[in-house]
Amino acid sequence: MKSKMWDEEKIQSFQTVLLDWYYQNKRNLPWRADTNPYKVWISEIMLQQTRVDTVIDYYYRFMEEFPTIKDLAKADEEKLLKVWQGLGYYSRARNLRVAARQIQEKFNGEFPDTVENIRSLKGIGPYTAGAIASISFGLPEPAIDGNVMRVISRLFGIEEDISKASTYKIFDQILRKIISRENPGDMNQALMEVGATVSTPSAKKCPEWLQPFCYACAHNAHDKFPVKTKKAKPKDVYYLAGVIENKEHEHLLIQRPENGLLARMWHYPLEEVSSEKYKELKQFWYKEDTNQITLDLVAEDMAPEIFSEWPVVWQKRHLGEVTHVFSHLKWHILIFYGRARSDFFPENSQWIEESSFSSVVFPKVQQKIIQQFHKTHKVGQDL
DNA sequence: AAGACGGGGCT
DNA sequence: AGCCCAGTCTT
Repeated sequence: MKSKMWDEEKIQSFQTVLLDWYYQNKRNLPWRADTNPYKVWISEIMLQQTRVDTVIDYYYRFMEEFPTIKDLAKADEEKLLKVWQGLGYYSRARNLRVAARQIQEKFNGEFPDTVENIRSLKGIGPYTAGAIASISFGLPEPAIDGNVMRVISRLFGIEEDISKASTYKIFDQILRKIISRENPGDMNQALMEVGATVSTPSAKKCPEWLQPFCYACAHNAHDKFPVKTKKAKPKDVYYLAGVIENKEHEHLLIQRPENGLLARMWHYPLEEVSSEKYKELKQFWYKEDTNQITLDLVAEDMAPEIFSEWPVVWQKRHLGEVTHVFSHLKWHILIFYGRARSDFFPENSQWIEESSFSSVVFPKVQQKIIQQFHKTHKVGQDL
């Protein structure tokens, strides 16, 4: 038994109550200072799959470095990624620059003002196009994100699986009926604000002002919405990492491939191994009574069998373990230390001293390895 | 339609 | 440990 579509009177009443609440309670966020499409665009891209608290600092830094579309269009990729470092989903940053160039070339440097043209920009999908169109240009377009789907599914008792692409149109149809023609941007932001602060995933019920509009509250079923299939758990992948140093105290870094995970970012050399091999190696340094890796144990017969073709002298001791979870993968990494000549240059490699690491774009997992290495590596140790 | 694509915070 | 977050692109 699902709730029917609201009549005109209820829609009017909802708009009034929602917008009143929003104007009273909205958070003061830097990108809400004005409705400049460039600012709205950058903030919306940063906010994809990312929390407001995380985004704020990145947003300020980004606007400082790239204040206009033109600055972004001519940005150096390395500098752009450095500003984005740690935010994740790095194709978002690369697509921003591509889109900035599209705006320069196809739209004469002016941010496009129709949904179709906004949608044509690289990295802008239905959600972001709707957000920019409504907030910056006052167009009555829905902006359907995870928050909005949760809120609307509770208000209307939507039982279709929101993880299915085909369900999108249900939300689109409802929102096109209830969106304010006078203030579509505020209406969209108000719905997201409700999702972020009031009708949160764990919220048992809506506040009183919203309850008259909420199917889930009326049926004491907040936790039943939204309906969503579970995601598969990340697949385990096992690596050995080599921290390799030369006589000049530089470290060997490899640039990751052009495409795919962490594309073009720098990393210590990694070698994938089977889970069996990984566990065997790890077991060798394990102390059974404590169930911990014994970092001080030197294993004379168990030099790391990594990068076997490489002219590296490996220390017969490893430096601990790092794990890192991506949305679809879980990396397990055992760290080893070795030395090589500085004229050794594998594919896509560079030697760089640690004091210059701040200028290199590292993904989080590489930063974790550096940290673990510092915790366990003792300077001047024999190999 | 399904999987790739990061990282952090909350329970 | 599992879930969620102001999603989009590729296959």
